[in-house]
Amino acid sequence: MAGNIKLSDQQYQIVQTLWQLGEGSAKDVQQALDDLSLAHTTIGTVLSRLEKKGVLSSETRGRERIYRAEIDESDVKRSMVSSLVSTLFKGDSKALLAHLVREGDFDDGDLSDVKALLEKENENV
Amino acid sequence: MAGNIKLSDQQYQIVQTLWQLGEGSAKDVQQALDDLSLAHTTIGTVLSRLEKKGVLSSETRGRERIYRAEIDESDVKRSMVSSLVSTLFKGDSKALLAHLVREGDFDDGDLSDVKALLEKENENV
DNA sequence: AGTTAGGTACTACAGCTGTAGTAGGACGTC
DNA sequence: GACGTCCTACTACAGCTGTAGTACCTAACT
Repeated sequence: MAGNIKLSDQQYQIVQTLWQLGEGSAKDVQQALDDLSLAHTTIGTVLSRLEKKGVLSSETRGRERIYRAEIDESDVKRSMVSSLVSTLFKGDSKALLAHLVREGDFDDGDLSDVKALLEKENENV
Repeated sequence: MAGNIKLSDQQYQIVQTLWQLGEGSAKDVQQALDDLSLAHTTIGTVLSRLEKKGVLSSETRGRERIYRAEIDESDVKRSMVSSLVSTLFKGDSKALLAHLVREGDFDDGDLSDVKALLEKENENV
């Protein structure tokens, strides 16, 4: 389970890269994130910290250290969303949804999509 | 305005208390949050840090320092939600919504409410 | 005016994050 | 086997957060 995973933006991007790549070295991650233009040693530091926390595991292969995420993307999303909902909306997801709608985050087309999505989900349940 | 306001859980709870109270001293906030059982000096420290960052303002009244939020609750919510959406869902709010639905955060009743909400919003737009 | 009670500012410290330099180890090449 | 190259581990440091103690100040009471 891993209960309450919470990653900073930076950390999330790095782990996300590993989800996308499946696995990778510090260099791989750095290249995938080259728009952030971080020193590769920085990436290395972050990776090893994340491993120490159990978020990643690693394996030495040749002279490289290959990292792999030990947590599931959807678990992390779930726990981060739910933490935000609980802080900002007293745990009421509907309030978050209402917020999104109120803030105009959806245009008309989106609204239809969303309704369709809801209807489909409704049937499944 | 104030671009990217981002508060930690702790900080949010404290600022939220001020939103609820309108204004208040460290003591007032501590009492409102007594389930957290923090030393009142801790609250004081956090309040003064938040003031230094411009999140709060204060005024000395008698021997008390009365704090007041300088930022709007909805601004903070908007910016925190949008930051989460951009980190976790590449800025696509619909993806967040889909996530909520998929995670079963809504029950049948909720879904109807939500649909009603969407329909109402749809008319307004 | 002196004493007390309540309140704040200052200081402190540990842990986390962002960021990166440096040194040392492994690998391949000549 | 020596040399250069590439990569990581270790070290470092600053800024932020959580947490709280201590010392000081101010207002009130007698």
